[in-house]
Amino acid sequence: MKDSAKPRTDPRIVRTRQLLKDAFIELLQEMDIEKISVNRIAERATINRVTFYLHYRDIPDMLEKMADDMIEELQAAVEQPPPPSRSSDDIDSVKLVNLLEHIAANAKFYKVVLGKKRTPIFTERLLKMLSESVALRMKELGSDSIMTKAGIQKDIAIWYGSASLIGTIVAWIQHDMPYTPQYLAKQFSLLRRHQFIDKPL
Amino acid sequence: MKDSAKPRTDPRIVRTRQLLKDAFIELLQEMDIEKISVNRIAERATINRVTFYLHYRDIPDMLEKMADDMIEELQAAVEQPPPPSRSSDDIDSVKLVNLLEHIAANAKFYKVVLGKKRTPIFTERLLKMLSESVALRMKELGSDSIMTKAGIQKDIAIWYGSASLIGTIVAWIQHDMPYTPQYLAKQFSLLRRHQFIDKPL
DNA sequence: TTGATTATCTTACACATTGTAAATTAAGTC
DNA sequence: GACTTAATTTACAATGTGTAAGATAATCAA
Repeated sequence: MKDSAKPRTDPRIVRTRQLLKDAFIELLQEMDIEKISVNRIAERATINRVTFYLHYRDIPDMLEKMADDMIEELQAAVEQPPPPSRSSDDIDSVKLVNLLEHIAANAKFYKVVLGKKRTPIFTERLLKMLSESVALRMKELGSDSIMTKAGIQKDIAIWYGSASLIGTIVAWIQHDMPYTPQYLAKQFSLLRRHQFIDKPL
Repeated sequence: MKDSAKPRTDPRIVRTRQLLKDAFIELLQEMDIEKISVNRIAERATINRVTFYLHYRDIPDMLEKMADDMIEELQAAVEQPPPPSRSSDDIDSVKLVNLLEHIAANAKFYKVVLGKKRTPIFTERLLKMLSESVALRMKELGSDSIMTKAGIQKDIAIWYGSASLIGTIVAWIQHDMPYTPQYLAKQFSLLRRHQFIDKPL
């Protein structure tokens, strides 16, 4: 969006930012975020510490920008056209499969920003994105009448639906993605149809 | 557990720790956790900064201890006997109602540690607790055979169930608890029975 | 290619934060 | 009232933060 707006950026800028981001992800694999300083990031990125401040106000600001980028990439991945081969199987969950496949393809990144739970901003943003998808889909399907008939509050249904999505995805990442994106998506639709966890508490 | 093991603690210790915890929660209401220093905590608690280090290694250590306390209190709250009055309504979700009522009764605390998403350790711990409950309940109900018949992976079902629980609870907290604990618990059981959010993506 | 532009580097500084140490004061225990 | 232990005071070295000014180097535009 903002990047596609032509003002071709100086290659030094993209290089520096990439080095900083890569360094940050590396450090996040090695230590808790509390231990990561601008000093360390710059050192690992082999750029001068002062240069960091030419790009980001501080570390939280850097995280925010990285989360923005993540959402942008996720949105793009989700809208990917389905592979015409196995489109017959479950053509409906294509977007979910796209999402999961993109995560799997960038596992190193998502394992630290979503899997390790010390950078809540990324989970926060993804949850927001999923909530909007869930709300939109509910509107499209016109679930409203059915829900009111059953006495279900719409906003609670959205909380519930998006929470189960993000929570399951995060758990999947934390366990090193032991299932294929297709299989996990299939499980989602099965879980939505049946109910096996009555009265969890 | 560890406290009930008799070694009556010096009142100065409990006083100091309480002051520190209260100060921390206060500060967390006012600013992001990145801005909270040992300095500030001690100042707000009106104790000397050095004293902080007599009780906690650092701020993350303090958070861990506070999370331990939280889980302990939640466990105790969940096991509360049901009020004999309305026990007929839905006697099964008593524990969930107990949990939600305890959260509502300590809203100020839970609003910052679960509602504001900058202290993931608390959410982490609660999720762990809920996962164990969900897994236990699944075992008790013997859902295994039904699930395998439907082709549902057990661990994924646990992820899904606990995620929907914690996510909904957190969203409820973030929106200032607009529903009573009883109502929200009822909604949970309704949502588990019906399915309105087909193909969210 | 040259000149102008702009990103990065270098060095420096003031300030806050951290974690620890040693000696002193104050509160709680028996 | 004597003993024990928690909290305070003062101090210090180390690290991190954010900013400034000038020098260097890479990119761009002609």
